[in-house]
Amino acid sequence: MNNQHHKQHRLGDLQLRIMQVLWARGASTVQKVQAELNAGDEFAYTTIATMLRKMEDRGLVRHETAGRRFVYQAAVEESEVTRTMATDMLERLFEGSLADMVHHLLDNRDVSADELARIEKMIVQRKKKKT
Amino acid sequence: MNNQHHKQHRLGDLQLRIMQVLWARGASTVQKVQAELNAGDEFAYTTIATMLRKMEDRGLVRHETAGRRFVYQAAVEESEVTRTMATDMLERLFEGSLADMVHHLLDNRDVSADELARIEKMIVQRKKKKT
DNA sequence: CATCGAAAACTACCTTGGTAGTATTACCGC
DNA sequence: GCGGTAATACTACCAAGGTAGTTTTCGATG
Repeated sequence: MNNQHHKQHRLGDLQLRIMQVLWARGASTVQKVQAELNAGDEFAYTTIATMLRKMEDRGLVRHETAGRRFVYQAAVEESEVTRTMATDMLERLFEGSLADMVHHLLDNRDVSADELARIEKMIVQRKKKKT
Repeated sequence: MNNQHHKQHRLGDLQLRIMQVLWARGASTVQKVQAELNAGDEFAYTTIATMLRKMEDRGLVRHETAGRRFVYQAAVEESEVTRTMATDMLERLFEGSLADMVHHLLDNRDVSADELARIEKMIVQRKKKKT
């Protein structure tokens, strides 16, 4: 099974939130993950446990045992998932053009002056590096 | 029922592609939609018809009859769907920060010099309008 | 008017994400 | 060693997206 199922990561809400907990906190028990998710009373313990099992089937997480408990950790990198999800959306909605997306979002959302400045700086630096 | 089901538009692949056909070509029969989708032999006629019916239930499209045929048209605007989908992803992945998203994508994708320039221009103009 | 072809209606099935209850099991403390 | 508790395992459902076959219907055309 070396096949790296690059199926494409298109995670649902709960799956993504669980991944974000694992990325932020590192290896965690089901307990920990549940507690971390917004106040911790949002989902039944077994819901988290079930999702983690399903996610392990998909290769998103893996676990080891520590005594009785399963300690889960992310099996895919955050940047990787973020990239594929963002790229996916970019392709689906804007034919892959970052400029088109930025254009659309500038027109349709509030973007603070601070954010504008940050983006501009990034672009400038990027252009320099490019040449 | 004036309630405009702002349920959030999170469309699947096929649904989005169908919408894109309707946005681009305007009102269309099932035939037309099917023909338009990549060469037209990708999906069975009934697949398109079924999806359109389901999408009508969700309020994404509506139809009128022309003789025997149903003529479908988009019931939601492209910019609206695009905005909600893009915003949704922005929230889910980048806590709503456009700057973070741009940063991530600049680091992880190829962006042409041309695109960089376009984005920069947009930002500059935006800043002016803002003041 | 009979028929045939195309269109819609109906039905069915699969997958995935999400949600959680119930049943087992195994460790920990006494 | 035994019991209780907490963890996993098992099972079950629902909804939505997707995919398409089968059946019915209706209108055009000879």
